[in-house]
Amino acid sequence: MRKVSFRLLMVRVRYAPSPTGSPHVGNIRTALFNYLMARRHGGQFIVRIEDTDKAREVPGAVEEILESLRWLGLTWDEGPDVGGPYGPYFQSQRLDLYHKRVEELIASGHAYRCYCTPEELAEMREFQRINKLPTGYDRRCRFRKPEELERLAAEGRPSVVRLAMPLEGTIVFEDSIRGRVEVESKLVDDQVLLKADGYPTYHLANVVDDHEQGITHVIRGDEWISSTPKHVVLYRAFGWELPVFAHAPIIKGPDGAKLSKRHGDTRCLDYREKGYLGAAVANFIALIGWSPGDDREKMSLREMEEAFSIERIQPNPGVFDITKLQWLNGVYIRDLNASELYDTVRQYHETTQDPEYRQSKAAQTLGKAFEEFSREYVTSALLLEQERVRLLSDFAEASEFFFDEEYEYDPNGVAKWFGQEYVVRLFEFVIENLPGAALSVEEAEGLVNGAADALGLAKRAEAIHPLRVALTGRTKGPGLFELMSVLGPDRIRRRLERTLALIREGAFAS
RNA sequence: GCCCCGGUCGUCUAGCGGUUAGGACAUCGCCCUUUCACGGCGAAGGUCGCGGGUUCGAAUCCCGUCCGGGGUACCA
Repeated sequence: MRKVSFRLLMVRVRYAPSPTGSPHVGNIRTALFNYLMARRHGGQFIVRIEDTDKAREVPGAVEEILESLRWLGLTWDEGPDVGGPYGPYFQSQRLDLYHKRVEELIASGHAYRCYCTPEELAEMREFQRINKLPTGYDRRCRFRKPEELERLAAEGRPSVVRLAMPLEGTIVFEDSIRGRVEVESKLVDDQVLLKADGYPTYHLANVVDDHEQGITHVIRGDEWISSTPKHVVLYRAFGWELPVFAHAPIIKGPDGAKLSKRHGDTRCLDYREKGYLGAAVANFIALIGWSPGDDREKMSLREMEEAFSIERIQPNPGVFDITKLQWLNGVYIRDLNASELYDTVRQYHETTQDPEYRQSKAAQTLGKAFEEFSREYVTSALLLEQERVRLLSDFAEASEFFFDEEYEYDPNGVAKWFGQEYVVRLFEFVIENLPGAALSVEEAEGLVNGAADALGLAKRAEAIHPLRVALTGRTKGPGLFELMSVLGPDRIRRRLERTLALIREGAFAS
């Protein structure tokens, strides 16, 4: 089949988070989708901070948001830090604009002032609930007599501005993921557009800004789908053209409920702390709810940019399967070359805040290794563990024996091999036949084969296993010859002598 | 309660009227091998939520139903 390629004339999309905390993976995935959309069509990706709720604002959240994007490898063309021609990119700095637009709406009869107090509204809802009526604002201020409104205003009562929803008819809009969505207009609330504190609500601000900033495609979370009719009414009231709407599904936890703190780590940056690579996480979350249409699973950001289309986003929610992320992360780790591997692991080690990692003895050993051992030696050690690790945080434990001469011996390995009558002679043979300066993998193999022959062992495995336990304390890990080559003659000698001494002391007797 | 959106192996997905329902993770087995992993091969796992239609033929279209999720704020 021929690859069909098309580009839209102009695409401007935005990620519009509210600074109420550090973004979690479901939220950040919408950012990813928007980014991919922009890059696919050579358009612009805009970051806009929706800080219209002063009460919920969390200090530092904006930086967390930008840092999450950076970590995943996303870049943006306009935003709070880089500016741009459609700024400011904080809604709290655009208040005049919303006020102006609201006046237009009131003048044209598409909005009205409402003087109901929060207490009145609560009472109204309570009444509706008790009488099993549909909940929602009963529009009482919409139909008050002018003189009554004047009186309320004269009293100095605080007011909000509400959207005057059409009382009849159906609102229809096209969602590029779900198709046609229809809602009866009278079932939609007269939503507050401007709060009593002078801040707009999301509904007003997002419509005004999306229009003012030339947004062509609104890709956002599923939770917005039921308020989209309000937005459609607003666009019409202003006489503006609708953007393309696309509502992406949520991400669920293993129990089927929306992913949340109960499911453990959901904060995007937590995955960095745990030892995941940004590229792997970006790849993985994109694949929950989107697929390129072929069998590809591992995809770089660049590849996803080329393959992306809104239509291929699934309408149904997906479960965040950490096991599959771990596998993918392992794939990415194996892709690192020697120098990237060293830099990545070191960078992780020096910056992660994960308490479990930082407090582990293995991590402390690795920290010392970075200071005390050569880059070459550490790199060689990491290289030997690269294919059996899934997280960056696994390297410390996996490579610990390379850097610690006081390693402990696995009791199972000891029980199985150190009781063999030939092990002492085996270790002695290896010590005696060690070359002086360096030991290549081939030489290590020759040495071990020679030992097996000299001792008349039936299988060289009988030499390999005890040597691994003696040299690393472990029964599993990298190939013995590779590991011997990295360790080098001096360390091998020292470790075998230490083991021999312990055997002679009877330290392993049970 | 009312409104909206969903429903393909345990999980992520392909599929758009005719396929033995394909791939991936996880699971199990075999191979490779000095172990573990990596890699390779293979197996098991799906009555396409359920019930009705439409059609020669339905995972694919229509209706109903059940289940799940979201909304129903002067939060986003």
